[in-house]
Amino acid sequence: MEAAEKQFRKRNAILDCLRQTHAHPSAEMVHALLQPSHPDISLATVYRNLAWFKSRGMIQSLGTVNGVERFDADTQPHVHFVCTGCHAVLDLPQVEIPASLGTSAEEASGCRVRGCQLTFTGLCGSCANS
Amino acid sequence: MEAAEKQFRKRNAILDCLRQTHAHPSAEMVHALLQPSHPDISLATVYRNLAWFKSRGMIQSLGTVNGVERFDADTQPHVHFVCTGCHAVLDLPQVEIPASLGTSAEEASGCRVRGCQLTFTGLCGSCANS
DNA sequence: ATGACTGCAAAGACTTTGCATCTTT
DNA sequence: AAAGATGCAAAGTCTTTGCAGTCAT
Repeated sequence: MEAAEKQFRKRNAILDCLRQTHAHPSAEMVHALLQPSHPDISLATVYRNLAWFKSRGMIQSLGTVNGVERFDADTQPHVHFVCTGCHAVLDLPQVEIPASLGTSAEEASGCRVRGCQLTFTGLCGSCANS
Repeated sequence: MEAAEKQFRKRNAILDCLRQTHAHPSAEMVHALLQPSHPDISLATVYRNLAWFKSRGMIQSLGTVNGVERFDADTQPHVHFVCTGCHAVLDLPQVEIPASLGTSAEEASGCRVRGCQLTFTGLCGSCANS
């Protein structure tokens, strides 16, 4: 194995994991997802690397769902749905955020707008049927 | 003092406090705001009553800012701006959420949409200048 | 008496951090 | 030798909860 690759093996595994899932996982969920392939990654390393990626803008945080921070490898602005029953987080790529909202927000607030989050809450299909 | 009033004096003070501020305070901020008028309210009571109001839909949570949950007495859907510098939360009443977004979200997801949060992030006026 | 609200302190949950170790340069 | 990544365990922060005391019905 190449040296540079080995050095960042765990870090890369964490980013790959986040990129390959659509679950918008928490640190603990990432840790669990990595368990089969990388059983020797500690939870502290997951937390540290998620913070590392986030500080570099490589991933983003959706904020906390049920008290737990959730992450997303997709840093483009897009819309989320959070199920209040099972706390699943879904992307809603079909819903578009009007660009006018951002500019109107900037004018209205006099603030420098950098980001935007549109989140719908409710019950997902399976939670609604139970 | 009337009996019924006395029984709910602290609970009412907490709701009044939330209604009278625009700061979208956390539990601790509510506690601090009440200090002058009600120095004998404990932080546990603030937490308990905020949860009580929230469970009855009398107030809403904006989610966590910098790891701390923030509350709002205005339960109508409206737009927020969160300053990433000082963690202030502002209302942006001038920005309207297109009603079409909600219906389009419901169609897109197949989920029962109950709520919606639109939050802009960035730097507020004073943080941008320092 | 019974039920409701509260303060206090303890417990709980999630996240961060200090330190020793190992690896790479 | 210096810098960086990691595991482990301890510490930290925010929030919830058990219990005893008080008040109203």
